[in-house]
Amino acid sequence: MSKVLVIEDDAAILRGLADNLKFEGYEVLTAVEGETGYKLQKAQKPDLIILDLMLPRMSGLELCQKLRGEGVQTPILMLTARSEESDRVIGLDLGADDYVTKPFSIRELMARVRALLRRIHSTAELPGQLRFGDVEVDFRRYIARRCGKLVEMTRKEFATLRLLVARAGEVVTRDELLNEVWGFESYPISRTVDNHIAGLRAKLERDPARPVHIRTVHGVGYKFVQS
Amino acid sequence: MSKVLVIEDDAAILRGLADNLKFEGYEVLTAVEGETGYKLQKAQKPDLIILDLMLPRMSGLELCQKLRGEGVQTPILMLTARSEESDRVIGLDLGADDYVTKPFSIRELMARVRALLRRIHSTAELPGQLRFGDVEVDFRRYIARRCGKLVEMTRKEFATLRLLVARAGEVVTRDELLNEVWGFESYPISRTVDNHIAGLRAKLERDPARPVHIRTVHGVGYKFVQS
DNA sequence: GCAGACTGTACATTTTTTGTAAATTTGTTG
DNA sequence: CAACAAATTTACAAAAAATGTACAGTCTGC
Repeated sequence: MSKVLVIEDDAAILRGLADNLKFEGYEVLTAVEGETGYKLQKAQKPDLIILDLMLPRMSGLELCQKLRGEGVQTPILMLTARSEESDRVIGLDLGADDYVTKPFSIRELMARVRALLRRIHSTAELPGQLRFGDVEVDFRRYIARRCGKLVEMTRKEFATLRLLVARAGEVVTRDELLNEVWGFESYPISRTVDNHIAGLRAKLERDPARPVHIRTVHGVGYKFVQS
Repeated sequence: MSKVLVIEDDAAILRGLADNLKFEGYEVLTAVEGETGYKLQKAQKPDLIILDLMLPRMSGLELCQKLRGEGVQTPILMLTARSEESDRVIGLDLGADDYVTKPFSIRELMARVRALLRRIHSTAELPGQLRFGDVEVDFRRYIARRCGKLVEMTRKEFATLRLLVARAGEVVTRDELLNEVWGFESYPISRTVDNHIAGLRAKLERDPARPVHIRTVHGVGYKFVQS
């Protein structure tokens, strides 16, 4: 699940943001002033930064510029007060990717957060398509074919396969699968992962009992091999 | 290298855009008002037009309509101010290919410019018209027919269908639909998207309960398939 | 105030996900 | 190489989640 860093000096707002973000399932890091925020960014590499324009000491403006100057590409969502400066200067010069003016509606903010995160996830995409054996998978269309024939796959199955494929050749542990596919919040206790693996094999392997591509590594986890 | 025409009355923004575009290697033409822009388009046939929605005398909207009315296919990227956000749908309806709200981040804008140029270079334009099953839709005229008979469709329904069609084959999530069709400001919490999908199916699908073109991808979103 | 469009809600229905237990496979050790 | 323990697979039922849909309330433009 994505990691979000919030840098905001107003405790009430910070708290509200953090709560809401956690509720939506994000991992949240917080800082009340620029310096700490800067260090957190360095240390934790969040996927998104929410940054107040007005901060004590180092302003959000400076921080943003500093980060961009260092080549940090992490999307930044700026919080600005309406009176705070001509909007367009902010947007154009700073390198923020989006901004919201206070007071903001939390729903709007969350929508923008999702949109920004979606943008990075979709651009830094692994190949949307994949072939192995007599199988073709298209992750963007959510379609899989086996010997040209359509195979229905579920959301979790796609997500599982995607992770395995992203790390093709490497072993992925059940724990890693649980973290990535299921997220931290819900944590199925049982052999759920195994079940989904079984599902995948049943749908994609020529002989599910003797899998070629989705391999078991006994005592460790699973591994995808393309050929 | 591609030629880009920028039509924007604010000198600071125009300058910033031009600099950035040149830096990225585009040939840049500029105009501060619609009439000049119109002439430049005629004379120079740029590959892309970046157009401010609010212009003195002839608005960007008018210019856009005028160009499209004359059959000009050049992709248009519309710049809109935040407060005009409700116009976004209008802008797209009138034939703009994409839009960015001010203040925008230069990086985002550049990304969209590249995307638009890539789109023309790779595939043909989105047709203003579309046929599937026994349905014909004309996005420019806001008309749909089913088995030759006129079907009334609402604004949101058109916008929804348009997004699905623009990404035919791919899955579009509810969140993306909300962002694109509804915008960030108003953000219905509920099953609004589903309802509109239901509406579309009722009007366009032969058997709405067993949709062929507007498909559900469980746990993910919706997907349009032409055949 | 009316008509049409949009949004929210409730509930039925469908699909997916999860847990369990028995069967099978794998790895290890004597 | 047999025997045993540990790990994994499989099938299936139960639970949970997502979706479809009808309808009612709300909003908007005329």
